[in-house]
Amino acid sequence: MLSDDDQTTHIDEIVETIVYLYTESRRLTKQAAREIGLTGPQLTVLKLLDTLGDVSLSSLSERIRAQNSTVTGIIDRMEREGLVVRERSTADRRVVYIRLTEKGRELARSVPVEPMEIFRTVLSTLSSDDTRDLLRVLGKLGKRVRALVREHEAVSADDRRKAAGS
Amino acid sequence: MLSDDDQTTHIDEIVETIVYLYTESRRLTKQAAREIGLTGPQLTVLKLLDTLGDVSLSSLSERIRAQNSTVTGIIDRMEREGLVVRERSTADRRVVYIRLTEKGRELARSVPVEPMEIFRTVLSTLSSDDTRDLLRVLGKLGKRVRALVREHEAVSADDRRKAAGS
DNA sequence: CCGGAATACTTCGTACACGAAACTTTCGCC
DNA sequence: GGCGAAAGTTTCGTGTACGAAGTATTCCGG
Repeated sequence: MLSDDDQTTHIDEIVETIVYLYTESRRLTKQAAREIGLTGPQLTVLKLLDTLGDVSLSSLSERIRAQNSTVTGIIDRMEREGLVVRERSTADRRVVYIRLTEKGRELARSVPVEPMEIFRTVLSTLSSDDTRDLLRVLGKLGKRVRALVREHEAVSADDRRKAAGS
Repeated sequence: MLSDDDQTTHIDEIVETIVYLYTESRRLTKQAAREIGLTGPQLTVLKLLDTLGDVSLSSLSERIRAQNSTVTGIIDRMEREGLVVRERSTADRRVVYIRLTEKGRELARSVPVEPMEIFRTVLSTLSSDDTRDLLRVLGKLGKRVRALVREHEAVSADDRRKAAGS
């Protein structure tokens, strides 16, 4: 049995470590991107497009967990550099597909780095047991956070409903 | 024994989940901050100052894993709002200490939210075993990433040395 | 089939976020 | 004691990052 103090210390350490892993991984992606004249997010988008093929701007946003307005800017700059083109869908003229140009594709293939590279590299050195444990516990965490968020959003929505009705 | 495919899938899931936990936690901090007219980083700084007392700008930067130039801006805006004051150290006149004003302190104490709040909340619901497993594996990851980064930085430094010498 | 809700994207304003360069002050060494 | 390197902070330029408001298009209930 762990004491409350131990538990608190452990939580701090876990948060510390996850923040470290995340920020460090992003920093190194950025550094790799720099070497070919790109920014971190731009490299991420480039790699995604090479992997997924043409995708709409919204699904791109969803994939990299950013708002549409953010991605609009990123694509603007990549289009300016001739790495991608925008192509309006004929089926639904609200939708914009992002397509790699030849230049963009070549650049994408010339870089060996994956998004969150260092992170993945190190993860692959874990034993099967460690990987399984990590996945098991993180899975629980993700599930519980999602549940809490849903709950929280529901309360907020209810607040707004009440406010509107008053 | 896990197959390579399983291993790759697991790595993807782990990365996915960590990115989710991190971004979601930041999003919710931002949302909490919004309710009292602050931004996410500003709330984080406010809480840190209330906990740590006066600290120099550099140590603040280090604590929140940001560059000094970033923190300068954050403090500028908080100072403009009358939440903190800058105080130049008398011992070392290069150093600037950041101090909470009364207004800042009151605001800090009026908010129950900790940085990465949701994350901590959910972590505290884990069993001792799960916490231990998580900490154990994350600890390994952190250690290995640090080692890789050190190695990498050493190579870069060597590159620069060679370039300078040529 | 038409008018309003919903969807996809862009625009705008503000706040990070970072690296490079500038500035001030301190330190180390001869 | 003085001077060059180093440390602490700020300034500047560029690129995210987000929410709110705006525009164009599609969907849907009557």
